Amino acid sequence: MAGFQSLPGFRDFYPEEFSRRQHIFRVWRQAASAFGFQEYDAPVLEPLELYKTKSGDEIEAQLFSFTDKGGREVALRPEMTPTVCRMVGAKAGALKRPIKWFSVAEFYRYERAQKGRLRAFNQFNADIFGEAGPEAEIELIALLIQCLSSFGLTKDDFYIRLSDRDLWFFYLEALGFTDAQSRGILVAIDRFEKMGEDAFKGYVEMHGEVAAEMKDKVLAFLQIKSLADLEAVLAPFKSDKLATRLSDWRKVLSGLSAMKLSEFVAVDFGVVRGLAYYTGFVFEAFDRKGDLRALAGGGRYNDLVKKLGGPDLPAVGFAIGDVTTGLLLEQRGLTPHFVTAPDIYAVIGGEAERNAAFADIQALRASGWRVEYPFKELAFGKQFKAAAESGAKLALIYGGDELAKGVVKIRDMTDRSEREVARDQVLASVRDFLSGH
RNA sequence: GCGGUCAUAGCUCAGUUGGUUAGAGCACAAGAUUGUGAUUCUUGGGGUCGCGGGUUCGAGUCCCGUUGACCGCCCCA
Repeated sequence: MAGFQSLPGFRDFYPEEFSRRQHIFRVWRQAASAFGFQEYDAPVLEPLELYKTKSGDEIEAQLFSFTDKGGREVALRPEMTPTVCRMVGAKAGALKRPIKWFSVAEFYRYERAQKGRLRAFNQFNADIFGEAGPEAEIELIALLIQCLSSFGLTKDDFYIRLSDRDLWFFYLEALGFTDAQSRGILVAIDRFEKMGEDAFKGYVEMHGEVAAEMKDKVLAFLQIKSLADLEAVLAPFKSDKLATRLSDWRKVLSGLSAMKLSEFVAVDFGVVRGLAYYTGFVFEAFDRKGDLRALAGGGRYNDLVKKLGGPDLPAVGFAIGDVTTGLLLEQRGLTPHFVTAPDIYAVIGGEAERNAAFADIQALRASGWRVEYPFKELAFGKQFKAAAESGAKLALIYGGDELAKGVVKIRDMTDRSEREVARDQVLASVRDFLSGH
């Protein structure tokens, strides 16, 4: 069609797509509520500086940013984390701990649209502030699993890869890497799955060759599949810090195991997550078939609230996107068709009967029943067909014959039985019938 | 930001080496049917063939540009 199109990477939500999106939002909200998280929202437009402070100046290239009429540098939010850190930071002293918050919101990123990645998308964000211990990770990972399994997805559909940036840095330092070198190694690790040995090219350019024996030790960390593997690889190193980290790992894994969620979780140090503000556990959810982008990602970011001007407040959080989730649900046939069927369809004999029908229709609607009727005069046959197609459970028949007798005919659309009720009994009869089903 | 593929009705697509007023199925609407249900039959609306230019007597078809979608790279908070 000629004329206007939506902007690249932006979607129109026709009623069918809208109902699919609502289903996703409903499931997320229900899961969060079951876990005792409280919903919040925030402005779509934020100061550009908020994102530059968190992610560096380069981030601007990926943002919908502009100068507003008051000369302010602003950006459409590309994520929720800086905003929620600002909100929590500003009132941290007054908020009861632990602070467990979630949001469902739309975000905007100026990137090339691809499958599973658009310029406008929705995310569920859940964060816990004020809890430094691994209990927060247990809570969030369990919530993440609930947010996905509530759709009907199982351990055969998705899983969560659990990793730890803190342990990576500990291990690399113990191997003799400097801090800068360690960061370079982590970039290589992030790419290793996709690129193999080539992933180290960038590191070699910056820091020089990695000794073969050293590289083997780095790659050994990637082979870790369990807590036992982890303890074995780290056995040569002893420190209080390491003992604490391993104790946290035991708590997280045994906690999730007690929740019977172990089958959803894989120890996998291949996950390091892009930007470097994560300070401990990091995790990502993927579909098992592995042909989609990450479904969700998160981790601990203990320094961020302070960096954005708030108090020193530990934090963990994750986000799930609606685009990849929607694709996965579609693949698995888990997108229910929502028919917004009326409760009642009013069949109206003609213009003479219309006003009598209107009186009841309005009263029924005011009581909360969903009632439909034809706008134009239609043959009875057509109206019954329309009633059947609408999915209504009941038809109310306002014909000349009925109204002359002071009654309305009620037809049960499922078994096609009919009976007559007095005009002033319509509301009561409908209530009896529909509340019994 | 860089490469590749594609674009015909609301949807899925057909359209011959360039040749008359561009087609089908589905969907939608009306009628057959002025008091009772998904079938059937008939009919109808809907296209500047993504957009703009060029070649040609003639372009949905060939060429260039552009916009968008999809795939890959960069990035992925």
